[in-house]
This record gives sequence, C-alpha cells and structure tokens, in this order.
Amino acid sequence: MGIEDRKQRHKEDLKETILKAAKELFLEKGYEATSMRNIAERIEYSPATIYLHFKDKNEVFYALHKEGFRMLVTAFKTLETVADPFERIKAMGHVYVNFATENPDFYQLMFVMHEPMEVLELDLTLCWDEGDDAFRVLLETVIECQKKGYFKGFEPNGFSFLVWSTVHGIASLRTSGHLDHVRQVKTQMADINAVTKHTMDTFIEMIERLK
Amino acid sequence: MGIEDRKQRHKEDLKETILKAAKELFLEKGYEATSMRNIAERIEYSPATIYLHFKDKNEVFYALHKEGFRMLVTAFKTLETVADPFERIKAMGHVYVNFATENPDFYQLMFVMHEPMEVLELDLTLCWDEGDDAFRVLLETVIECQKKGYFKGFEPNGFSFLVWSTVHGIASLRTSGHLDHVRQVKTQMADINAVTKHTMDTFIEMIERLK
DNA sequence: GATTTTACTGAACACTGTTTATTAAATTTA
DNA sequence: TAAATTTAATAAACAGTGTTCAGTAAAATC
Repeated sequence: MGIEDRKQRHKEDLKETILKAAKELFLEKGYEATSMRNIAERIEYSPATIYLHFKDKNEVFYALHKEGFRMLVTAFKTLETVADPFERIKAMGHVYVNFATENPDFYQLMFVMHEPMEVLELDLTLCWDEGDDAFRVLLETVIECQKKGYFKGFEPNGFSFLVWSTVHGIASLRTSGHLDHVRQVKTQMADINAVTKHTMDTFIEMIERLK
Repeated sequence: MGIEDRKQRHKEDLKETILKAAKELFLEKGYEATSMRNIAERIEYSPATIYLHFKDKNEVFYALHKEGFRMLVTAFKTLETVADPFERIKAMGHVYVNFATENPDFYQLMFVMHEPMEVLELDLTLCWDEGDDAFRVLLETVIECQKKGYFKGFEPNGFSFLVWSTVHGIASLRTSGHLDHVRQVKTQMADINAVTKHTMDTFIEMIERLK
C-alpha cells in the first residue's frame, strides 16, 4: 500500500501545514484576529479546504490547545531531576507561572478560554488527557510531600486544587492585565514582573510555613 | 432651563434603556452572542443610534463591567458587621467565590475578559476605581489582621495579592469549566460545587494555620 | 478509453462592528 | 406664523466573520 501511505502522508502534511499557519497567526495577532480566511490565505488554499481537515474553528484551536499542554508537560519533565518533593513543588509553581508569562497566548487558550474545551463537551468520547497529565504530576508531588511529613492533615486532592488555583490565579490575573491595573494604583513597584514575583514569593513563604 | 433638563433626562433614559437591553441579552446569551444589532432590535432603535451614546461595543460592556463591581462592593458591604478581621477575611473569600458562582457572566466580564478594560487603556484619564475599591477592602482587612498579630512577617500588599489570586483562581477555574473537567477524571466528588467548596475549605484551613 | 473517486474551490448565506449621508422632527429665530 | 437651524434617528453601505454546498478539474481505477 505504498500509494495509500503517500496519500495519507500528504493528507497529514496539509493538516500540519494548516496548524503551522494557524499557530503563526495566533501568536502574531491573537485568537479573534485569526480567521479561517486568514489561515487559508497564508497557506494558499481556499477556506473550504480547512473544513476537509477540521470540523470548525474550535477544532483547529483545540489542536493548538493540545500542543500547549505538550509544551507544559515537557517543561514539567525537567522537574524530575529535583529530588526533594517540597523543592519540586516550589519549582513547579515557578515553571507554571513562567510558562504563562512566556506564552501568554497559549496560556489563555489552555486555561482561560473555553472555546477549545467545547470540542470535548460536544464529543464525550474524547478526554482531556493533557490537562489530566499535568494535574497528575502535581497531585503525585503533593502525595510525595505528605509521605515526608509535609502538609499534614490536608486531603491531597483538595491541596492540589488549591495550589493549582493559586498559581493559575497569579498567572491569569497577570496575563489578562488586571493585576497590572491594581499595581499602578496600589503599589510603588516598577513593573508587572515585580508584582508577579512578589506574589509568588509570598506563596512560597506561605507553604514553607506549613512544612 | 426646564426643557434642557427634560432633554438631558430623555437622553440618559435612552442610555439606560440601551444598557438594560444589553444586560438582559448578555445574561441570556453571553458576550459574543450579544450584538449591537441585537441590542438595537430589542429596544426598537436602529443600531446606529447606540453609537450616539456609546463609542463602541467595548464601552457598552465597560458600563456593565462597572455595574458588576458596584454589585460586588455592595456584597462586601455586609462584611462590615463582622468584627474580627480574621473572620472577615474568611467571609470575604466566601462572598467573592459566591459572587462568581452566582454571577458567572458578570465575573468573566469583570476579571477575565480584557475587552472592557481596553476602554481604560485607550483613555488614560479614566481610572479603574471600582477594582481599586474592591482591592482596598481586602488590603485594609489584611492590615487589620496583622495589627492583631496574624500573618506575621508578610508584606501586606503581597499577601493581599496572594489572597486575591487564590480566590480568583478558584472562581475562574470554576466558571470557565476547567475545574470540572479535572474533577470528572480525578475525583469521586458529585459536582463542581463540592470541589469548589472543598478547595475553599482547604484555603481557609491553610490561612488558619498562619494565624 | 470510460468511469469513478478524490481534492479542491467559488459563491453564497447569514451574520458581525462600525461609519456616513440623508431624512424627519423639534426647536429657535425672524 | 413662517423660515432657518439644530437635533435625533436611520437606511445603506463597507469590510469583515464562520460555515456550507454545488460544481469542477485531476487523479486513480476499472
């Protein structure tokens, strides 16, 4: 089936080409400004062609959403070298917030917008494996911490949700710009990076005290 | 100038009518599905008339955004009866998350979307008074707590940002639906309310230990 | 060489936010 | 009261959006 293979490969090449163009435009101009016509124009196909490979715009961005999670899980991989689970959970917080800072558009796509998640809601045979993977890394680290005697008396799921909520809160208030508006009025801090860092440091100090 | 007054009143009546219709449609169908044509149709005016009273769609929703903050500040007012500042900060967290739960669309408009905030960014003479007000209530409570010996050694701004980030994280992961997706896979909890409550309880337990 | 399958597109549908020239009504001036 | 002016409101257009579908060329099969 050499011909079948080649055809299949060509088909997937085009799908990859569409996603490459979609990603470029998304990072250049954001979600709203990236139209199906825009993507089609860049790859020199008609808009209708995209619909032969993706159900709709949400499905295109769901693919990018998954790519973002693969990037995040890769970033988490580097944490395996951190032996102490408590140090690892601190490092995870930094990796998470840094990821959001360095890839604000991806972060919004992954954790703020719910358009890409609608694909999951409409097709219930699909699962949010990527999100689950990322959460499991956190949960396992929390459990490991508790085995060493940290965070005594906390239910691990609840504690993990709390840690996630906190770093997500910092990341999303930062990337949406709301944190910066309050900074301007309430603090003498020079820039948004300082506020983010200060808030993260306060969080680390907080969990240090639960040690 | 009785006539001037009447004309002025009529002008503001129409502005209020526009906002009323916009609010209704927004709560019925969400932000994206509320179009200027939709609003105009409901009040039986032409779309162009709205532009005599508001610069653009963002300005319409900025007005609703402000209304949301007035609602939140009103909800915070009831906390003045809580004498102990530590109990008050706990109650604030609950009021905040309950507000987000009961008014998810308003919450998104106020703390997640940045379209309404663009009005502030374009017209720098305007200030985000509403957001500042809400944050000040939190900051003052934190300072009061510290006067009573709680949260020793924390810088009050940083601690306030951290508390805000945490409750915002819980509220926004809940209203966006991301929390519910992880719940389905990772926990045996019946519904999203249980997860939200459990995470909030864990947060309260956490700050109790810093007392 | 004729037929079927595949890949692709042009054009349309029903929307969107926004602007502008024009009209109709109300008010002011003569 | 009649003419002139100001105000309020709109119809129509512009340039875009996501999406669908009938139709067309090219490739593969018979």
